[in-house]
Amino acid sequence: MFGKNINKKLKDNDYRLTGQRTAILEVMMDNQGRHLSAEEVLVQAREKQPNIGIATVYRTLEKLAAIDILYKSMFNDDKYRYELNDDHNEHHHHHIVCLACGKIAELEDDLLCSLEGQLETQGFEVVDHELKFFVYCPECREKSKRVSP
Amino acid sequence: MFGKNINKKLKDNDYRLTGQRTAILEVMMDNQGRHLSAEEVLVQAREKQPNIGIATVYRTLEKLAAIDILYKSMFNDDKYRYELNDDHNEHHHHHIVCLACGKIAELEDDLLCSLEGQLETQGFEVVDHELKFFVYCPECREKSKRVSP
DNA sequence: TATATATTGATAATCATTATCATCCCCATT
DNA sequence: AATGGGGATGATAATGATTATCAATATATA
Ligand SMILES: [Zn+2]
Ligand SMILES: [Zn+2]
Ligand SMILES: [Zn+2]
Ligand SMILES: [Zn+2]
Repeated sequence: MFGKNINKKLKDNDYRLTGQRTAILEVMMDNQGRHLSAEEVLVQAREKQPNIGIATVYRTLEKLAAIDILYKSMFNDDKYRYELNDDHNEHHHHHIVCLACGKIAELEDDLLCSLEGQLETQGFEVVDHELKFFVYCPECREKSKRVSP
Repeated sequence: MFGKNINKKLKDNDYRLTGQRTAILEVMMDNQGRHLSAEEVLVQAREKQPNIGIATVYRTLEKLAAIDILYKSMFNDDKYRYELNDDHNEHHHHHIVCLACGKIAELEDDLLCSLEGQLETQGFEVVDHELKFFVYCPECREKSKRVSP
């Protein structure tokens, strides 16, 4: 119902698909490319399941992240944000965060394999990595040029 | 009093060195290589300035991070942690976080310059980046071998 | 010294997240 | 179909880190 990979993860983890959980998963699919907070998910999920509560949203997002259906991260506002995991890049999830407008872009790349290799040589088992670039995005640079020439 | 670079940053930013701020800076210097939470800084700072309050600790850590004397990050326990900025690696601060014991190691490297170059070609201005590897450290792997053979 | 300004500490407020618990829902068994 | 049990849910209280407030102090400047 949600694509082969997601269904497999749900089944492998005995995760029952209730109406509320379905609503939350639908919200996440409706928002590919965005990074939603629990509160934002709640608002949209309520359109499908009017009585859903915030506790259920938190519980469900946590669980879906634990079984790798969602990816959880935090940027500059002290709240966790969630997005669907890209099946191909599950463990290479990199973000470009604009310090001016807060916009978040994704960076699909894997320059880090060689670094992981080094760490494994040193005896570490690398499970995942996370990379963030803090930038001023082209639009914000343009704007600030106009303001202070 | 704290090393050329720190003093320069303090002076450049008109940052008055009160007894409390001195105590906090001393604590940070006493703990090179560790990543301290505000609460942990408070405990140690009280040994030098018994009446110092938690608000002052938060204010000072924030300010010192804002002027790049400290580096601020968060790992897996939802509280910010601070450490002295290494003058040589100010903007290449990478962490290796063990998912089992929580130990944090530093990774001194800069494989990321080429990626930054790519982003700048795309019109971004790269201000900083942050990289975390999530690993099982050699000690934890050893331990888990012994438990479940 | 007098006065303006910055800093501090105690404490209240905020806000995201988690815990609690009574109720509800779903499914299997009588 | 009725029953019973365990997970799931929602309302709400509790938690815990951080921030805001404000009166009291310390410091700098004139
Ligand atoms: Zn921007
Ligand atoms: Zn993302
Ligand atoms: Zn470890
Ligand atoms: Zn560090």
